[in-house]
Amino acid sequence: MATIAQIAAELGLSKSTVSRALRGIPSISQETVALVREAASRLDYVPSVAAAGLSTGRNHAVGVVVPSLDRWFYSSVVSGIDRTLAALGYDVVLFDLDHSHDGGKRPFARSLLRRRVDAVIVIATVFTPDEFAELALLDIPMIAVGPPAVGLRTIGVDDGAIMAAATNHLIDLGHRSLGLVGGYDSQSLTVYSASEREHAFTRSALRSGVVVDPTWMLSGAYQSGVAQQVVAQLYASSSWPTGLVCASDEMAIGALYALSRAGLQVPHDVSVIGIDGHIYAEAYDLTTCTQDVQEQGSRAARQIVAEIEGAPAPENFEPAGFELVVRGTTAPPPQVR
Amino acid sequence: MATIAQIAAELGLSKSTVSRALRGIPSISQETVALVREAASRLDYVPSVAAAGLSTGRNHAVGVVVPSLDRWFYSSVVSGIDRTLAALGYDVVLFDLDHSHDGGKRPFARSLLRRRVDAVIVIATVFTPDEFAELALLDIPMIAVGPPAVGLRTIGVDDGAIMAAATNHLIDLGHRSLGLVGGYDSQSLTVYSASEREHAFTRSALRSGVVVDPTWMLSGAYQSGVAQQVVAQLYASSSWPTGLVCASDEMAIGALYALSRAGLQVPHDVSVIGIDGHIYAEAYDLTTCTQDVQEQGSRAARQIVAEIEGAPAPENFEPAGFELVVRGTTAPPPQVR
DNA sequence: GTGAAAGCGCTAACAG
DNA sequence: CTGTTAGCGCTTTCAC
Repeated sequence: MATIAQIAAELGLSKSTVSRALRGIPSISQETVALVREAASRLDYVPSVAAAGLSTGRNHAVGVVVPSLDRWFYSSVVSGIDRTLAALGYDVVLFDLDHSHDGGKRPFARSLLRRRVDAVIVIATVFTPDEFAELALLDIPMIAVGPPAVGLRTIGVDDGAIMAAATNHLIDLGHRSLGLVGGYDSQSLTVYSASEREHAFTRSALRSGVVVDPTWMLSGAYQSGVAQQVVAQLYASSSWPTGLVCASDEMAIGALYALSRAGLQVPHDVSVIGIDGHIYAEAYDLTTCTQDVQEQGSRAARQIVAEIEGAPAPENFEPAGFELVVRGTTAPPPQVR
Repeated sequence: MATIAQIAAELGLSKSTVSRALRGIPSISQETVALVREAASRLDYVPSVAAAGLSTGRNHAVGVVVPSLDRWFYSSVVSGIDRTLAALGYDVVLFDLDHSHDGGKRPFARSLLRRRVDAVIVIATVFTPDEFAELALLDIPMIAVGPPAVGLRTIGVDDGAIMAAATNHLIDLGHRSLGLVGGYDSQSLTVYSASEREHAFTRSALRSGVVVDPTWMLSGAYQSGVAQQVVAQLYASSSWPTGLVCASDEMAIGALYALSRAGLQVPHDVSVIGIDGHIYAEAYDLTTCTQDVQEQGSRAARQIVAEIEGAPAPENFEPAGFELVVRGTTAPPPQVR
């Protein structure tokens, strides 16, 4: 595996010329470039980011912090980030907090970032003040994607607005009794988003005079399996709502299954609406409020690269868009028909 | 953000001493170490992997290549890898092939690896000969996790054995008519695994004299939503099997939903078994053959770090274990009861 | 125990 | 258009 120096020696050129030729800097003659390229591939030259980085101070890498990868939302954001970063010539260094959550130090502690990355994109992560201080020390651009992060500029949907849209859809159809499958979970890092969505649900319901029975406010911890269980329990009782608003599509899919097993017809007996626009939503014919999660990751990636390369850093970002997609799981409630 | 040189100057020591102290090399006196540590944190010292790497040739980073992140299996492997690598002081550089699949060059082309990583872990990816040659050029350890990869040593379950175990469970319960929800998909990169599982299904069935109707061999493309649709279609027809073997739990969950909507009772009318041990399997009370996917990633990580640090590279690995977990979705078929 | 010096592979002025 | 000369921040002989 050759170095630039060896190519230079081989060709009787200087290292700088070779370096320039390799990087396609205009001031080099066509022939030289061709010569260098040829020698490079013949000698199996592989550039070293470390060396380049040492001298330029640019690593061409971005750190991506996620609470875990086993949630569709997070991995979709990462996909979007990776796709865009790759196109821009940047690598992604992944920091999965999943394990480090309990006990040990989390991996974005100063010692672990070690200036490997030029910027950091944070997904649904709440920092302790210490962690925040250590990150700030690096003095590199940081952006959050998804739920708003304290102290960071965030790219994401307005959680209140998206939940209101979902809830209002059922209200507009005539539902007067609504249940919520929320994402709140004491373990969860996405607390903010979950409680924001919960509040928006209650607000919308109250505003329309829909009475919300506290026993109809469930928590599915943003997990399909958990949602399935709590919904099964609710619909095994004597009174239940005709409309079920789920704070995520994964939970909505769990709910659909529970209802089906309980012998209830969707949407004849119960309407179900989700939030997020999960890849499976269409196959389950699920009505939902879609947001383009990959695109949000992509947007964060583009923005952060711009900032790495000197663009100004805006104070905050436009909230991401969302759209009500009406499918087959919502309809007017039984009484109204 | 200070450098080692600044700490040295501040303390009137040499760079070497500071470097040694920081790395905890024994030959340094207690007091010096304490002094250096103190100065380092006071001056906000953050080490530079690039500089260290340049001089040692070690990056303390491992590249992880995945076909995509939106599949539970892949992201679980990545989680396992990340967890272990983090504990060993290595970073993971992610290469998500998802986007680069069609058209563009895939990111592990030589130019993109640029010696950033000390080793590569590959998940369910088939290389072209060119790609393989470029990777070989880097001359660093490589291991595959999951489905066997041509030319690479692989850590993973025996796909034939796990499928045989699942199929035989239904046969042992007395089922004489079996259907398969396979993962085969012309787009997919996991072709090998899918067809291996499909063959094992057929073998087990034939061996026990169970007739397999070709119209009962479905493909769910390893996706819950797709599986749900194809199963719904099958059970809307006049004849269907009493046992459904699904090549993944995600597809099994889709199947459960479809059956429920078709008005069929599981396991009274139809038994369903999955494979993999998805996080949701328990909540859905799904019988399955579990494999510890995270542990496989973890094992790959431990192994590759050992190899980076000079351990010998075994020719091949013991297949990973799996276990039949009987839950509520399987029972003897109607006729037998 | 600690220091001096050389070098890892590349880029970046500054010349010419 | 190309070469010279310094580094980038760290580790590593080899001395003392």
